[in-house]
Amino acid sequence: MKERGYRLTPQRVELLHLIANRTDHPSASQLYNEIKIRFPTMSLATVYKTLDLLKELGEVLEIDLGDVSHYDGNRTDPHPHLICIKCNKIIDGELSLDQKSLRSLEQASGYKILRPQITLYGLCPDCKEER
Amino acid sequence: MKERGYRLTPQRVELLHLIANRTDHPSASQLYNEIKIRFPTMSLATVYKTLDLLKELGEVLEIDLGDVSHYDGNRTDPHPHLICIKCNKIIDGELSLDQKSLRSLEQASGYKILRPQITLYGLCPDCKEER
DNA sequence: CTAACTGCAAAAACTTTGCACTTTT
DNA sequence: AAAAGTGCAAAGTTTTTGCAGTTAG
Repeated sequence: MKERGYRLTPQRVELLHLIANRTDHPSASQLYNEIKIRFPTMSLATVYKTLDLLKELGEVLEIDLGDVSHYDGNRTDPHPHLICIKCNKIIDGELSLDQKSLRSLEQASGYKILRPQITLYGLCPDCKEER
Repeated sequence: MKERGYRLTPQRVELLHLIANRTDHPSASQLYNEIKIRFPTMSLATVYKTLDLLKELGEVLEIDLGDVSHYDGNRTDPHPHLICIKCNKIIDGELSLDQKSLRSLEQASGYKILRPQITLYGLCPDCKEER
């Protein structure tokens, strides 16, 4: 699986375990904090370097937020994210762009669209209540 | 127009002029550099403070990219952006989400969707050629 | 054995903040 | 005159980088 010229270090295995089977969308430092518990020597720099690698390999999806990047290792196909503007909770959503419209947008703009990202900012159920 | 309790300083007028009638999507420091030419005392901190204000007033749209925020003062309604992953050029696109699907996503997730953001990463016409 | 990887610390890049001074109203 | 805004410099965050030491293959 990871034998595409890259080494299989304990740190990488640990990060893969951590990120592969979860449905939330942790940031680099969240992952670092969790790894540190069972792997105290792991450094934040290595987390970043490994995430970069996984991004290239297509094993992980980077979600651009204003300040911090979050990562999605569960579903690497493009899919929308619902983000709460109060508590920053992120969940996956089901919604797809109309392929016909995408194609005509490519024609009109001249761009080659590679990675569509849909981010839906709003209020999560909890924060919706509080208002 | 700006009289909603806020003062109309020369710096704000200048930034508004600069941002209102352009179709590109400058970053804070791009705006700062342009303003400096005709307004040498303007500081980057004031650019950020003013952009925050305009965001709240809904006069400007913030586009979250990985590293830098860019701003759109031309069209403040939600609309997609095409972003080149090589040269970072950003242009506006025409594409709308299916309202029916959005509503059912709200139902399914419990989220109240306030601001949908569609970002289409890809290659601009120029960078597409080079490959 | 050696090329690749880790971890540290320093640097980089962007944005925010505190505060004294200035300016709008 | 008073409240609001500016500009500077310092601080804060997140992410990247250089490099010596370590390790997987």
